Amino acid sequence: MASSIHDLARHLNISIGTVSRALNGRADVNADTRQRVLEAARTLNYSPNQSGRSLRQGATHSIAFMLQPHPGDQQYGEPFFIPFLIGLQAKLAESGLDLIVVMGAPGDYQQERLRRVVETRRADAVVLAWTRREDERIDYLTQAGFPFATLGRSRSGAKSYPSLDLDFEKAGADAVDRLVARGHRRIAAIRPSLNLNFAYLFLDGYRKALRRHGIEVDPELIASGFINEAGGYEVTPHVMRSKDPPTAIIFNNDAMALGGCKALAEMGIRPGHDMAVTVIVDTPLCRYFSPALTAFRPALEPMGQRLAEMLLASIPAFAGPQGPRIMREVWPLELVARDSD
Amino acid sequence: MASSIHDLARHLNISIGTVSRALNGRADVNADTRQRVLEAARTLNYSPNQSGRSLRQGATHSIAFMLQPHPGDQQYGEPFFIPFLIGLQAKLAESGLDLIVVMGAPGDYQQERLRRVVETRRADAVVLAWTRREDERIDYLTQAGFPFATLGRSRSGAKSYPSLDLDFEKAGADAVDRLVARGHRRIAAIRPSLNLNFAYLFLDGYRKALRRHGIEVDPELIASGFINEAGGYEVTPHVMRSKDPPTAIIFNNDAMALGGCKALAEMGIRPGHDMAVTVIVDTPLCRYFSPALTAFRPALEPMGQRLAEMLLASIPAFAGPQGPRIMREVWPLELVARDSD
DNA sequence: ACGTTTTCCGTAAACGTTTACGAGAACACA
DNA sequence: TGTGTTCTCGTAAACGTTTACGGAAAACGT
Repeated sequence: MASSIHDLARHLNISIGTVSRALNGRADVNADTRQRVLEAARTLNYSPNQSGRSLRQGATHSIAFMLQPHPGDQQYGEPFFIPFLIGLQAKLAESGLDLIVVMGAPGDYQQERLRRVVETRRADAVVLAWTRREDERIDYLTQAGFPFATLGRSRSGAKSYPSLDLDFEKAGADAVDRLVARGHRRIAAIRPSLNLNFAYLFLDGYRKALRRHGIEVDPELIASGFINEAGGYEVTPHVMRSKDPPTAIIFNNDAMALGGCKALAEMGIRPGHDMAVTVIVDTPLCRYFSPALTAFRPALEPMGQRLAEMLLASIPAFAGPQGPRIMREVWPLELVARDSD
Repeated sequence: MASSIHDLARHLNISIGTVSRALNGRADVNADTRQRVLEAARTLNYSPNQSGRSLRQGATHSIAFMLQPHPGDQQYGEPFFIPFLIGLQAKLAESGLDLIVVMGAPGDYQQERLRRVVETRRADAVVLAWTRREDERIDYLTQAGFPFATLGRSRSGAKSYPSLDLDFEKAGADAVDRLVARGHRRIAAIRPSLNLNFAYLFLDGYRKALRRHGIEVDPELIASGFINEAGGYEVTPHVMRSKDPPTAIIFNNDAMALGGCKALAEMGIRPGHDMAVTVIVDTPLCRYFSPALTAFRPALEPMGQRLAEMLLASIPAFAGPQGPRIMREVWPLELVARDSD
C-alpha cells in the first residue's frame, strides 16, 4: 500500500537519488528517465511521505490557522471565517501548501495550543484571527521568531509581521453619519469586549463621528456583552433603560444583532419602524433576517487570498528573489443598505 | 532555539537513547537520571520534533476532520460543527492526539484533499461529516484501509467503521406527531438535497408519520434547496403555491428556516400566528429568532467526545487490550418547544 | 586526437526520533 | 565463590526523504 521511493527505485533499477530528483523536477536528470519515474509513480500509486520530507527539509509545507471557540461562545461558531478560509486555502494551495485549522480548547485563548504547534514544528507559519488590542499570542510568536500573519490589527509586537484588517473605525463612523443624516441623534452602540481590537476600533470611529456632528457621547448608550446571540439579547435592554432612549442601534456583530433584535421584539419595538438597526459586519443572517438588516460588508474571500500572499512574501524560505517584505493593509467595508434603518 | 534530543544528551553527558527513554517514561532508566533529563528538557525548552517522531513511529498523532464548504454555501459556514469539534478535540487531547481540521476547496467534495491527507500520511485517521447516502469518501477510505469514523450514517462501505448519528427519522416523525396533535394536516417539509443522508432520513420519518396519521403525502408540500439561507428563501414559496397551502412547515436546517421565514414574512405570513414552524436541528439562531423557533436539539459536544472514543477504540494501535471494536450509535434529538408553532 | 565541458547518475550523509540488542555493573542466592 | 537475575545504559539501525559530492560517459571544441 504505502510505496516508498525505494520501491520506485527497485522497480526501475535506478538509484533513489535519481528518483527523488526526477520527482522534484530537478534539471540533472534525463528526460527519458524522468518520464519512466513519473509513470512508475503513477502506477505504483506513490506519494511522498510527509514526515520524511519535513524531517529532511525542516519544513512542513503547511500553514496553521488557529481557531478558538471564544469564551462564552460555546454554542455558536465562527461562520464569519469560512469565506476567509476558502480564500486563504486556495492561495496557499497554489504554492503547494496545506492549510490546517488547529482547534484549541475553549478558555485558554490558544496559548497552549499555539505553543504546541510552534514547538513541535507542525506548521511553517500560523495565521491568527480575532486579534486583541494587546495580544500575548503575537508577543509569543515574535519572541519565538516564528513566522505568522494576522487577520486584524494589534498593538502587540514590533510591526514586523504582515497583517490585514478591516476598517472598523471608518465603518463605525459611516454608520453614524448615515444615521445622523436620517435624523437620528440618540444612537446606541453594542459591541463585544474591548480587548477584541475590532470592537475598540469600531467604538473609536463611532465616538469620533458623534463628536464631529456635535453630539455628546452618552455612556448610557454604549454596552458590551458576549460576542454571540446571548450577549446581544442580554445587553440591549441596558441601553433601552436610558432616560432618553436611543432611536438607533449599531451592532458590532451579526449574532449580537440577532439577540438584540429579539430583546427589542419582546419590548414591542420593531427594527426598521420604531428603531433603526445597523450591523457592522454583514453576513447572510443580516440579509435574510426580517427586516433585512443594513450592514457593512467585508470582502472576506479576497482578503483570505491577499493575506496568504502577504504571509508567503514575508517568509524568506518562500519569498521570491526580492526577499521578505512586511505589509499591513486595511480594507474597506462596503455599506449594504437594507430595510432596518 | 530548536533544541533536539542530541542537545539534551550532550548537555547531560549521556546517550540520546537514554534521553529518549527517560522522556517517554520507559521503565529501564534510573529515577535519578530521569529527573535530570526532565529538568534539562525544561530548561533547554525542548520539545520533540513531530516529523522525527512520525517518521520513526509511522504515526502522526493527529486526527483530521474534513471540513468542506458545501457547494452553493460559499458565504455561510458550519457553526453547527463547532460544539462537536470542541468535544472531539477534548477527548482526543486526553490521548495525546491533535485534532486538525482540513479545509477543502468548495466543489470537489473533498475527494482530492482526502486523498492528499491519506496518501501523504498527514493524519492517523480522519473524521467525516455530512455523510451522503452513497458516499465516495467512505468507499475510498475503506478500500484504502485507512482508519476513519463518521458523523452521520451512510449506505456506503462495509459496516466496518464507527459512526455516530442523530435520529433524524424519529425527529421528523415527532415533529409531524406534534403538529398533527395541534390540529395541522397540511404539513410541508423543506430540506436540502437528498443525497445528504440526514435529509433522506428526515423525509422518511416525515412520510411515515403522515401515513400513520392517515394523511396523504403531498409532493407539492415537499421542497428542496441549497442548505443555506438562500435555499430556504428560494423554495419556501414553492410549497405556498399549492392549491391547498400548508398550515405548518418543518425545516430540516436552521439556515433554511431563516431564509424560509423571510419568504413567509414577505407574503405577510407570521410564524407562530399564521404558520407553524418547526426546525429539525436546533441552534442558537432558533432560540433568538423572533418568534423563537420550536426545534429539535442535539447534544453536539457529548457526541464529539463519544465519536472520539469510538474512533480510538476502533484503531488497533490505540485500542486497549480488548482489541478493535466497531460501534454505531444513533442519538436522540430533544424537542425544545418555543413560540413558532 | 586530445583536453574541456556537459549530461546524467550513484553514493552516502543527514534530518530527529525510537527501539532492539547487548553489555557492564550491581545484586541475590546457593 | 560461582551462577543467575535485575538495573541501567550505550550502540546502532531504521523510518523516507533530500541533496552535496564526485565520477563515468558522452558531447564538444580545437
